[in-house]
Amino acid sequence: MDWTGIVPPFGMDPRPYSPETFAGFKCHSDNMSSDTKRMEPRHDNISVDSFLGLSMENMGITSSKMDEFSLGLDFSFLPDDFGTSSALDSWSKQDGEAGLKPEILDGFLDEVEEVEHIYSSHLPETQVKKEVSELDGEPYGLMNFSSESCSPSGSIGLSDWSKETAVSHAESSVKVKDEPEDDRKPLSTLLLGSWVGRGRSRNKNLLNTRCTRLDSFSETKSCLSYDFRPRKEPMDDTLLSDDPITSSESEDDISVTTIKSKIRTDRRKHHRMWTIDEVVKLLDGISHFGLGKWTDIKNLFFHSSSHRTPVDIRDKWRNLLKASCSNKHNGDEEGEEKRRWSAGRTIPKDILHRVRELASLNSKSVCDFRGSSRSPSTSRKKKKKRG
DNA sequence: CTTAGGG
DNA sequence: CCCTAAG
Repeated sequence: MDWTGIVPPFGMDPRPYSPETFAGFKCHSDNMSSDTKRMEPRHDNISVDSFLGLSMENMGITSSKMDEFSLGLDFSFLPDDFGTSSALDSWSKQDGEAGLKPEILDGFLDEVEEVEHIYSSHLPETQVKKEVSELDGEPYGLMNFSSESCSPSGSIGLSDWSKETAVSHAESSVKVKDEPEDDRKPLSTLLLGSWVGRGRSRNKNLLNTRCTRLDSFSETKSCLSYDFRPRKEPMDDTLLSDDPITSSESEDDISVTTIKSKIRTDRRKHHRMWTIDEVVKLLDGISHFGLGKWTDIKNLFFHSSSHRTPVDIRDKWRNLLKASCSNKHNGDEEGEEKRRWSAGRTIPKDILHRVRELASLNSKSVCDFRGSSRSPSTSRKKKKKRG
């Protein structure tokens, strides 16, 4: 059968959701042996809105938008032997001049990793079946994709599908790896291979260039956006020569990072712990250029470390400031500060002293981040001294 | 593009 | 770290 035909399952279909056409599959319940269960893709009149129980028109989405919308599709649910490559091909062609192929591929590979994880969770079929039926609050019936019938036991709306309890159950029982809460989806849906899109609300920036009107939608439902954030850094960022001083942190970590960054290059940057050397360089930079000259500091003091953008440096300074402040308030015994600062990574006192020194030197109001008072007048901060 | 600020 | 609003 042609599995590629099921994607993208978008189209405008005002018809109400019906159990027989769940997610574009038509379930044949008549005279089928249990091993030849069929899910015929019906890509003629699939409606996402009806599937989601939402009305696209209510969100101001016209049918002309639906083409662009196809970017939000996710093929990851298809196992390898289900023709994903061809699906990807056609998809890339669709994309045309958008120049998104590398990102798409990255995201795709990323997804494959997750799918493999799911498929490798050797749950007995019976157990899966049980979990599926339980979490969907439906006795087999509609969701039974591996045996006798698809008897419609009543229509099921989206609200039934996305119940917190059910989904959290799914997460705990099947370990959908690394899924933020936005990605909650019924296990049954996942296994059935019908879920479209896996979005993180924070990574909507690429999508919203094309379908900005979906923004609020993807923000709340996140079923249709996708994690196609273009890569901002070269893929071999971690392969580039690291700062000889900075990289004193861990050489064994580099190799792991290298491998991981090849697989999942999008997503967040690999979290790199700030070393004392880096902090010292940061402080040197601030004392050299002054506060706010993050780009200069980066160019002069962090030139060799390809990571550590000016924003990173600024963020680190912000954290240092906070640390120095809370540390001062604590200022009793040194045994006390250890429990607060996570696991042996306590910032040396002299560094904190330098932080405070620099902060006061640049007439930055030290320690004024939202403390006890939340009143806006009190928390007015940052009177810059230099430009 | 840089900074600042919030998440 | 990420994202976005302002210059």
